[in-house]
Amino acid sequence: MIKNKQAAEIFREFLKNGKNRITPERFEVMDAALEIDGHFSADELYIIMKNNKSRVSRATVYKTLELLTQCDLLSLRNFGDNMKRYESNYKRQNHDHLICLDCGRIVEFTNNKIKKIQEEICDALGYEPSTYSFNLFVRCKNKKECPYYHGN
Amino acid sequence: MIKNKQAAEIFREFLKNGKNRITPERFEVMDAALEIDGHFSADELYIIMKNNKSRVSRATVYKTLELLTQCDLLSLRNFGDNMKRYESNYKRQNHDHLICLDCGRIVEFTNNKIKKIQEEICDALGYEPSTYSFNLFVRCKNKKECPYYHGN
DNA sequence: ATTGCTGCAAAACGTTTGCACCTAT
DNA sequence: ATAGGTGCAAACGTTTTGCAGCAAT
Repeated sequence: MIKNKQAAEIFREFLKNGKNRITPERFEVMDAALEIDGHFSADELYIIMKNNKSRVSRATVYKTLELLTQCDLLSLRNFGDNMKRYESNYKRQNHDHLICLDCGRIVEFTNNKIKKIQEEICDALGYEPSTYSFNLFVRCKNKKECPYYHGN
Repeated sequence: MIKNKQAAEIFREFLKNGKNRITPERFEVMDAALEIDGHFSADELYIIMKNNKSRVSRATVYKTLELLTQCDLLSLRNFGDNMKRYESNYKRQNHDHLICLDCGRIVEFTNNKIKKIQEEICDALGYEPSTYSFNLFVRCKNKKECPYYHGN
């Protein structure tokens, strides 16, 4: 039934420790979320599940995504539109995002210097590091050749 | 009438070049926005202006903030809630933000390595740099001593 | 038996839009 | 004269909430 048993173990442990209940709906959302390759919004996931004949409600999807973020199975992203996006952390390398303002493409990249800077600054200011977000907003170098370019 | 004449000159030039009209409402929004010390949302600015007996409408405030961002008098920020925040660029040093998840404080910092990383990555991936956002989410080191700590 | 969770619909929230009137050009 | 801006209220899209019934503990 549950596709991702290893993640389920993490989630189950987290739920127990916070006296949250272990429900089938929550694991259904977890499996569906971890199956997606890339970023997705809560509503997108809800629609995908709906199309796959799931009967889990929108409210449950939203609430479960927050739980999955709390236990670090998902990351919360924000690309400047007013929309929360999630992304699986599970078995994936950390990465940041480049968002093209011309064509809308989102490209992932990794850079190991950023984590170091994070630690430096937290140290200097006296805080405990938690997460960070680093988004580069860019423009196409050659708009005429970009297949995604949409003006503006 | 207009408090910030230097900024007004920049704004006026920008408006002309884009065949946008020079209206008193736009300069009223500009002045109010540049007067704020720190981050603000469009609605916050609207309320502030309302309280100061301004008759500029919410729609105009929203639209003008976008124009002010386009001509770089303001920066658009995103702190992970679904809310656009603006911040004056005018006569201010570039900086990034640290957001404490425990107590909610937002601390500004500057780090000159980040701009270099931005350029490196854009170069490597073949894009033109535009802007970036770098937010550190952190936790209080000593929650018991933090005057802003609010649990969770 | 008792909490907490679910689904539903309604409300909330920040933001955008349509429209009739107005104003800068 | 006319293209573009304004204010208002209504619509929008995403997210949250209230509540009655249900299910995990």
